[in-house]
Amino acid sequence: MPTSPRAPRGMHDVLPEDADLIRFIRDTAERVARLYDYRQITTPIVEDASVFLHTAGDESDIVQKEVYLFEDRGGDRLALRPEGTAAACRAYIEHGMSSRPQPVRLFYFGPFFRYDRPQAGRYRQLTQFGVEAIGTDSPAADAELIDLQLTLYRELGFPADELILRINSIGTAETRRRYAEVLTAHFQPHLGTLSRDSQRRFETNILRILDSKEDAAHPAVIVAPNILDYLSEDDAAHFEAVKSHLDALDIRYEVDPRIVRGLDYYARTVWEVEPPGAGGQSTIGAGGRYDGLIEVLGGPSTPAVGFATGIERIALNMRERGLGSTEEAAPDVVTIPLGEQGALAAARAAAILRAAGVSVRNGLPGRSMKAAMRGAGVSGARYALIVGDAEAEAGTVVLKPLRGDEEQRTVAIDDLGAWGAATATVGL
RNA sequence: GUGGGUGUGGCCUAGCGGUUAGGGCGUCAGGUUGUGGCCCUGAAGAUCGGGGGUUCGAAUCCCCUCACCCACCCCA
Repeated sequence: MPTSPRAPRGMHDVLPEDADLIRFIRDTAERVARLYDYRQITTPIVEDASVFLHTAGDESDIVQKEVYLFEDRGGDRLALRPEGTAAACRAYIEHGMSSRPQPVRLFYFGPFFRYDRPQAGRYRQLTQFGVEAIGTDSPAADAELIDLQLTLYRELGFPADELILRINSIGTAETRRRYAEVLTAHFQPHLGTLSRDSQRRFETNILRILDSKEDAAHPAVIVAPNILDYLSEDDAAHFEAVKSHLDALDIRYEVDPRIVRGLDYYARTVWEVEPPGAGGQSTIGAGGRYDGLIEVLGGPSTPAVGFATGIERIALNMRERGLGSTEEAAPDVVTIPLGEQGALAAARAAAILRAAGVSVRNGLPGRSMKAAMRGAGVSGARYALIVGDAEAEAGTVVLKPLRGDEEQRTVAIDDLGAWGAATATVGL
């Protein structure tokens, strides 16, 4: 027996009962973005592979293992987009947005793809909401984006003081080069006592030793030099300004010098937002400055800052906390057609009601009345609309309330529109 | 990429060497002639993820494989 196909590994169907929550998050995100005057950009799900390969550094794990790469029939090398920022920047350059008022404020919402091993909160197809301010180096923009991001979480129902915002400044690529040298000198004598992972990181990405889970309590990690001590004067001033803005907005944060980013185009501010006490894949959103990215993509040197947040992780957290609406979608009216003429009249009645803004499930003919009524009861509808041959003949329908103790009554089919309009505005 | 756990009808699950593989939810149909949500009755639906072994006999033991989950790694 051949097994029937399943959704690809790490990819999921969003069933109707889950769709409401996702839509709520999406609507809220878009509403909040517009509150801050950001406008939507939608880019293709597929990009020329170079958009992501050049920006991620050709040698890194990211490219080697985690990007869905393929060649199309014309021989072009394409990639399923793994993130939104590079694509937004590509569009910024391609459409000459540097000649629009700066910064260009953009947001996006959509699917992304990473060939990772799935686990809690990590999927191969994921949904992200991201916001970017391209064309400004103002620390006020960094703070605005942090504020926007936290506002989104608050609007979704997360208690304001529950989420932890951690921020850091990583200076420029030059800063990190100098800092990495200092770290190398610092960890060299302790190499033997560090975990295998950290030993590997010592070679590949030494900054990552700082957020190793295994060596978090290692004395050498605890007393490691702080990147903030290696910032240039300008970068330090920028970071101070970001913090001042956050203070002015009453945003609580924790400076965490262990937050780092590997790639060269990152600069200055980086931040992460995490729910308390969560496990493995806990960060629900992260952001930072990428002053060097546009240039890497062949555009003019343009400072920019942005963040992205994972919708599935937000949904996961919301469900754990019982946030979001739990109301099941139900039609307002379910029709109960009986007999051939009744079925025709029921369909007409349904059309009239829908035109008036009432949602109607038109019952299909052929079931016993008992079964049809049972279905109407289970559906959660407010009214059953019974139409048999007799009613069809008389040009009427029977309107039976399914909740409360209102009596059922007979209504002329010609009056249904008015009834529908009236009840629809009252919200039934 | 590494390690651990799990895998029985649509969903939850009992069974852990010999059962016609049991139950709950759900679905569908009935409970007299055109009126629901509760209740009652009945039906459909699984060969126990897949493959290979051990055994007189396997859902139950072993091996392989796949998938899912969890953690590590990675996290643009």
